[in-house]
Amino acid sequence: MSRPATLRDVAELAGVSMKTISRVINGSDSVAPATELKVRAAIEELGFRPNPAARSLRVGHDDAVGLVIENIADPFMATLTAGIEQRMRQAGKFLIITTGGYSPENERPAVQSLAHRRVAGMLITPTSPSHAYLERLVPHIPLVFIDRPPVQFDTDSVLVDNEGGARAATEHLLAAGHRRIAFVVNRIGLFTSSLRYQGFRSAMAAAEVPILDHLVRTDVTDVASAARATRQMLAGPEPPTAVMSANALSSLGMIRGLHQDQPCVIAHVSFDDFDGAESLSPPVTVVHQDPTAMGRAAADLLLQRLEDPTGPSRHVTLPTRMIVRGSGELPPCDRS
Amino acid sequence: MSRPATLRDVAELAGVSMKTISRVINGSDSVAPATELKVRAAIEELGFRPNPAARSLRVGHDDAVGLVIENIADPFMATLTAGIEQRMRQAGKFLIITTGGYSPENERPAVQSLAHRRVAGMLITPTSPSHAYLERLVPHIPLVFIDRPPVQFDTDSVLVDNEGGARAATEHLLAAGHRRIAFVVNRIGLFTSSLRYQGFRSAMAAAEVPILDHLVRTDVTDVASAARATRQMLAGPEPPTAVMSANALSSLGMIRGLHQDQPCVIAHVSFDDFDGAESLSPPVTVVHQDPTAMGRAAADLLLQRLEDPTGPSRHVTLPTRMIVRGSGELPPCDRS
DNA sequence: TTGTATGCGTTATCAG
DNA sequence: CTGATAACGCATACAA
Repeated sequence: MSRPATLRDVAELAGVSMKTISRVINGSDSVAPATELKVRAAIEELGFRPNPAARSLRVGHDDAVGLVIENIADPFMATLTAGIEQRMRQAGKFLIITTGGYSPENERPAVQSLAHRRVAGMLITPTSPSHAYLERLVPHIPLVFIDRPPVQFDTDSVLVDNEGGARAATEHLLAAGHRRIAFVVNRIGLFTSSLRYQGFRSAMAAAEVPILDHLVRTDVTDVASAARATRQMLAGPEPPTAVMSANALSSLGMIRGLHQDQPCVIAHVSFDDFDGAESLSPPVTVVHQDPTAMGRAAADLLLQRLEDPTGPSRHVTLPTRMIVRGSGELPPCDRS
Repeated sequence: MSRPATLRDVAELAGVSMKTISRVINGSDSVAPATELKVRAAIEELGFRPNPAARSLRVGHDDAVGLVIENIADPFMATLTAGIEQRMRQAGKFLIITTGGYSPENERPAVQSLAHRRVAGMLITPTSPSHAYLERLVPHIPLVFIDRPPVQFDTDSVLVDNEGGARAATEHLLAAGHRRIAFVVNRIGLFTSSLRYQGFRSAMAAAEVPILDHLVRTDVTDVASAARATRQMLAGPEPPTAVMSANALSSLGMIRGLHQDQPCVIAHVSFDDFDGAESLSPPVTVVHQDPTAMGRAAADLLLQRLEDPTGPSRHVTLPTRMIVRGSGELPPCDRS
């Protein structure tokens, strides 16, 4: 195995010109059946595969597609990615996965690297709702926003009903008789987080139950800090009788905090299902989204967009679903 | 924003030749300070960045590095990936993440796509210990094996002490008085799984405790089937008094199975820590590996290898650590 | 239906 | 220290 075979090698072996090989590969023009057979045999024999760099340089774009997610270690993102990958694999597309690490400073180079590599399209969960550099990309490369609204952009998008799901969860806790309900979220600046908070607020408002400032914690960044925030609220004045957390990571922290030395179990609901939720005691009632389905939907949007670059942008909103397991149905417990 | 700036544009603006620009960018040859200043200004003004495709075509390799993991939805793999990414980001390398989906049929095209893209190096967790196509790669591109031994390959590798960890866990259960210990694993064919099984067997043999065939389940593929297998063993004859699972996914299933309608809690230990393990009741005793550290170690090996392609291959083995939380210290419970 | 010639943007050779 | 020019492998006008 010396040098990888090139188009020229195949052409020589098959006794035709490079152009003919190119035709067979790309299936654009018509080729005589006999010629095609010869060419295919030569390709097979040499194990030829087109050099992506050369092709990319020539045509100005790569056939790979890029994905920019915030954090691959987040189970939600990881499952989303698996859904995308599954579809892209089926479609024969090479998927380049990159992460933006929750910050524009990291996201921007990631996106630009992909853009620079002239990927055919990108799937992205933008950190911030407004970015000039993203906007510049829009006319040049198909973008699909995942889990973020294309606020000032005209791109395809896949969202879930964050507000509705959070409202349903809050109503669920209210129906169980709770009034001091805490809300824990890992970054209120995120679109999903703020919509979930909005759902929480609208349910509380509709029930005419006041939201207590000290029971809203928007400053948690990881499992440990969510646990700390939860413990602080429980140990402080006017502790909550129920807690709702707005994403899986916060939920794990919240639960860890709740499980430590409480006189009685505090009701709780998690936005986002997670592995192990049904094995905890009590099993955790959750607002379930289907990240795999989101990934598939996003991939489909991009694949169709690559087929037809024109046409109006399309927006998919997937529903959420409450899974009642026990933790959300507990009555308020009097800690005094 | 029309066309991205090219070397030629920069050269014209700076009033020098293309080659000089190239020199400045790559810092290889020496350039007069005054010239360099002019060039840098021009690069800045035009927002020029070298076209990776053109560079790759010319020099024959891409400066990106590739990662092939089995399943991005597996938390262990996801965390490993995060560790790698962190280091690669620091080193200014573009990381292309791909998955092999636990099967050579998927892994092979993934690896070959990366190879075809002439990545500078690859980090890989090969599915099968022997693959001719991987072997062919070795002389051409630096490979780092992660979590798999480079059996017939001369490549760098990062492993954890799977056998030692499993042995320690088994000894832990034996010390608590268990003799009917079950072993649940999600694919015994995997290197890590078989080494963990080996550790289990050697501890049992050393204690002269027989391994019961019906208490070894090597056929589980996901959380649901692990739960099913666990329930079957508990419901069958000679049920286990303790269960050990060989990876996080199996553990979640095992725990789900154990938590359903048992007269008393069955002792269990999980190889691999997982989010929520300490919030379960009882909290789960685990054999902890540090996937982030593994990722960092692997990335470092590759980065150093890229600096110095020659030199003997290096092998890093990271220790495991038992985290005692409760589930592994339970005594045998008599179910009769 | 097939072939020839040119250029994509970069780096390397070699000369100045 | 700097520049002209060829070449990487492929696709595409254009020609036959």
